[in-house]
Amino acid sequence: MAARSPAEKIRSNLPKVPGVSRRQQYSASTKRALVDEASKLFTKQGYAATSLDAIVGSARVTKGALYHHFSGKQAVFEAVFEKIETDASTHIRKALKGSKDPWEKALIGLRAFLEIVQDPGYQRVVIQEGPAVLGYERFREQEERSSFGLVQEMVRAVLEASTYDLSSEMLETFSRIFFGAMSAAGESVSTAANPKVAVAQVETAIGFILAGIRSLAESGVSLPDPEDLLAGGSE
Amino acid sequence: MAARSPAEKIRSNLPKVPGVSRRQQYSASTKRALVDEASKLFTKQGYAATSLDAIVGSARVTKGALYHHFSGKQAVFEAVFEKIETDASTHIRKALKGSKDPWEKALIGLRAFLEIVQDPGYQRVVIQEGPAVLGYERFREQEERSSFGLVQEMVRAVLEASTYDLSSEMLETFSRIFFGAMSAAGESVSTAANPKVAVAQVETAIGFILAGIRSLAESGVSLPDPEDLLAGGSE
DNA sequence: TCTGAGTACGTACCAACGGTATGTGAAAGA
DNA sequence: TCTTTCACATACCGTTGGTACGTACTCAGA
Repeated sequence: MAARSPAEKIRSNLPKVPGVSRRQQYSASTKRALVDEASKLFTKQGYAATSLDAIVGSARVTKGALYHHFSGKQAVFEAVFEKIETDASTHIRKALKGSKDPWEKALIGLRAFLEIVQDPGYQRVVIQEGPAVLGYERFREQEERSSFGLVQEMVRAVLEASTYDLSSEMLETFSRIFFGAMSAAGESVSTAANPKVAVAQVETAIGFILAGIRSLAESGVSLPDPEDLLAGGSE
Repeated sequence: MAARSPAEKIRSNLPKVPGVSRRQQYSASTKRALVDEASKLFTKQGYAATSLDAIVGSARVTKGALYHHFSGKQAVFEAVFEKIETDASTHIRKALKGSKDPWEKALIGLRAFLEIVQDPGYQRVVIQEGPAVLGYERFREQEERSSFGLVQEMVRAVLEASTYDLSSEMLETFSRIFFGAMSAAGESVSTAANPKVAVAQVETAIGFILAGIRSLAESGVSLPDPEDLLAGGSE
């Protein structure tokens, strides 16, 4: 059989969009093909071990095409990263749809996130290599726009439901901490021999921590002011 | 003045150790010089942007020397990583010395960790690039032996003080989650405009979370069994 | 003191890779 | 139809990690 290039496969089921020339469609299809193939390779072998030749080879194009669409290797990685992150956040958003209670939302969000984190692409590209390849700055920017943004929403909802209204900095701090906890939890799940069991354990642990906060809130314990720590001693 | 190579500087204040030949001492000094210079360069520019030529140039030796001591670039990075991690864990261990109460220990450990995480070398080499360069496997192995091991001890102490005795898997899960939380907290501190304030906020937040757990423990709430989650439905 | 071996480097070189400069043919506008 | 433009292909370069090999110095043993 005649080998069809990845770009051709994409073209074969392109919808007809009025106002978009065939040329533009073709161009977009090769770009998508490049991102797709790069995504596979990055996931399987990692960034450093994946050469541009390997990427363009898989996509059945040449470096000329790649450098026409991207400014370099890192830009390709960034495109892959963005796609994976976008897919992840839409998955979580979809799961969240419908639930209204903040505590329930938190738990559902956690579950959805634990599913995401089992995806090898997410593990490799986002968690493992994202910070190193993109640099901390860009990595955080990207996260802000997707998964971390979601966590922040959830944390705000939970804490406000507990009648705590905190400064934007404390909200940020709490969100970062919870995000870190969830990432580690996800990591724990993703490397577990039995993911099912690991998910149950993680839900138990985080549920327990949330219950602790809830208990404090309901018994009227107030959140201390960080300023006090700066002024006086500890305790 | 005659430029002294980094290795010579190290040699100049070497203690006399009986049973160790001068040749061995010299060899060790160039190895240390290589690790030191590599550490600086990796911290400043990152792994990928640091060439072997730059490293051996800074250390005033050639690639022959480097490849005599290390199997390759990654091995050099690993040596740097190990040194930074070891320094960090000894710092924390020293801070922990003396305190006995598990809750107090946890807070002191947190504080020590928040200091560590402000070191640019720790940020760059351990947090940012460690997972990508070493790979997840080796990265976790190394962590296990240093910082994560400490966290695990602390979590065990706290939870056992709360009369919870949990399975080793649940302990692992809790430890991972707390470690993630602390890492994120550290990240939050390390990138903050005002680290002093950030430290206070982080301590407030984590203190609050710990207080929640403590409250549950003291009011006799038991930790649910993860098995229940697996058998039945949720909630 | 001499000698041989082993070790700690230095030197010369290579293949692979990311990146660039330039060429080319087909589609789109005139 | 002519021309321009754009989406690629081709050819090439500098740098880099890694290797093969050469060399001088140290040190144990005779």
